[in-house]
Amino acid sequence: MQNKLRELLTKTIHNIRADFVVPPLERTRDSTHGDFASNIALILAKELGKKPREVADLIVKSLPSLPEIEKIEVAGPGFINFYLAPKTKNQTVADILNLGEKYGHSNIAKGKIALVEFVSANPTGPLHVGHGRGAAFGAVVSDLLEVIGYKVEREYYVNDAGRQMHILATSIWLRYLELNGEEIILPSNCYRGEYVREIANRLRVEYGAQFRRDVKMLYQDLPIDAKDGGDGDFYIDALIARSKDLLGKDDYEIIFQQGLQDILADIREDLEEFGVNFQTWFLESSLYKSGQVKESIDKLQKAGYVYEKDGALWFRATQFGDEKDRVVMRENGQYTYFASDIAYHFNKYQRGFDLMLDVLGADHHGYAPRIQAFLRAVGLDEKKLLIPLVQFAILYRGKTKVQMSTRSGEFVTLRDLRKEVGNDAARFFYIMRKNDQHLDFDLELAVSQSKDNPVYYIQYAHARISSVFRQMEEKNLTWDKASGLTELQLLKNIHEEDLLRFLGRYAETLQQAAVRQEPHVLAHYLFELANYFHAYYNAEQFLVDDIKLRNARLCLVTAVQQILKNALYLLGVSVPEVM
RNA sequence: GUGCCCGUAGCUCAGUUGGAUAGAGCAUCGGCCUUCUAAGCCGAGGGUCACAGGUUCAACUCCUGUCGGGCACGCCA
Repeated sequence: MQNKLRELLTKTIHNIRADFVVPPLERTRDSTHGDFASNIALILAKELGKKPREVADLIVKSLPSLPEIEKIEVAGPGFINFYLAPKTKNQTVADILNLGEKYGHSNIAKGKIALVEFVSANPTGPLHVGHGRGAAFGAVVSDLLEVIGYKVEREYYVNDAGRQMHILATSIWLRYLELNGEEIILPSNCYRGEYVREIANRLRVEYGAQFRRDVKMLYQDLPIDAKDGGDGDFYIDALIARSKDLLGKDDYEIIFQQGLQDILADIREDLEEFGVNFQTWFLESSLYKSGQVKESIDKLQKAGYVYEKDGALWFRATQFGDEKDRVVMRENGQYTYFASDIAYHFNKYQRGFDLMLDVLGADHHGYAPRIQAFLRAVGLDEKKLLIPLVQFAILYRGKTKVQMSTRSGEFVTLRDLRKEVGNDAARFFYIMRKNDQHLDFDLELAVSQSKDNPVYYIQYAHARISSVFRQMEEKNLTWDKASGLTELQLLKNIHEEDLLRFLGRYAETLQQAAVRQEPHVLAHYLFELANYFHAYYNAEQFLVDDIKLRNARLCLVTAVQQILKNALYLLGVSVPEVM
């Protein structure tokens, strides 16, 4: 409709002034201003040398009449307001009932493919509440992209090739030695969560004493650890090297893989329970095995964007907008994390996606310019890659902040959060705020069963509608959908008008949420829809004796229920029939 | 110090990419259950949109500066 009106205006305007681009019409904020408004008269007034209202009058006079439009008015400083005919609004209800769960879907990205990479937490421990937000956001955005026609691949990038994984493997081994009765000293930079001990224990059960070594050898001639005034990084690296030495390649690999696989399995299960699923688990190590990292850096080097300094290889990122050049290969001959990221993005582009999303935690924001610099250097279309940042969630219990410290391993895990507030509240709260906005996550509110809690408020609207139909059957009343749809003109009280108008905005809201990757607008829409419904519910009876009116009202209410169901489903929130 | 994000009601946040009188929820105060679920509804009060300039028919929105808050700035991942 919006586009139809825009075309109409364009045609009319071109008689006055050719090649004028009519800006899209906007939805009015206030229903007394009609349904759509155009500001063209205000823009054209100056160059035509007339008052805006005069221009508006002129345009309105030469507009042809449309059956969908009831009236057109000039208002305010010179807005042209369009009022939709009741029939047009009623059609929305029919469309919703006919299309059901497909209502609001569009094909603006039909035939295109998208890649959404999200979570991608290092497999060195269980997911925590920060990862949860990325998970919820990525999952909803993926589904939204499908709604506008994309075929979506959801991908988890597994950082299994970095130093952190070796720290984990060494941490596991130390715990393993401890379980075997050895005296060990935990380095300051190791992983010390309970899960490390559990993995160690599994190794002990399965392999017995196979990985026992002389502890004296382990600590011989090591540098000084941070807790004794030395360098923690230096110390842990030496300890890792020693572990590899003592264990030998094969045994070390067994421990390494046990750690990786156990933790990945845990993460995967956690996410599945959270309703978040991936098509691909992309291993960073595969980029090394296939030689893609080397190839990528070679390519950059051939293009002349890599130089040598202090024995290391540097990428000229500053030439492409980054604030400093970046090392891709260290002095010791090892590639940096950035090197495998370059390879990874080469790989993504080779797979031919029309749109790629890297959903990152906000602490990675410095990383975006680096990747963009690389894309520019090799001439890849940087518009295809979006990097939405997800800000941290701060947990509260009522007024008090829940302390989280990564250092001691006492962070709140996603699993704990889900256990405390349930999947529904967690999913909804996570996407309720714009992704680049800090999120205050109130645990007490999330479990409270009241209007304060938006999840319950929205679900309650759905349950109430289900209840109406249960009552209908108990009272031996009927609902004739088909004839109800022909009686929609009977719906004309204020609540019905509000609902009809608001339902008409669902499709465009959904589309906006998808195109701009802003799930929160859907959450806000739902809240408002539930609000309109509850008001209606309190003001009017649906199960009235007048059979025509009853049929019509039940059609409207069913349409509301369908939209609640569709949108909640997209957000990953359950839809209860009874509460 | 440099870069990015942010500053809207007492609190938590929206604000249709520059539109008409800046909106919700919570909290506060006052009403509504003999009627489809009160996990609900109706009403009232509450604002210098951090501040100061600029751009224009029009600025919470765009630009510049100041103040205040968060995050990031490794041959870590």
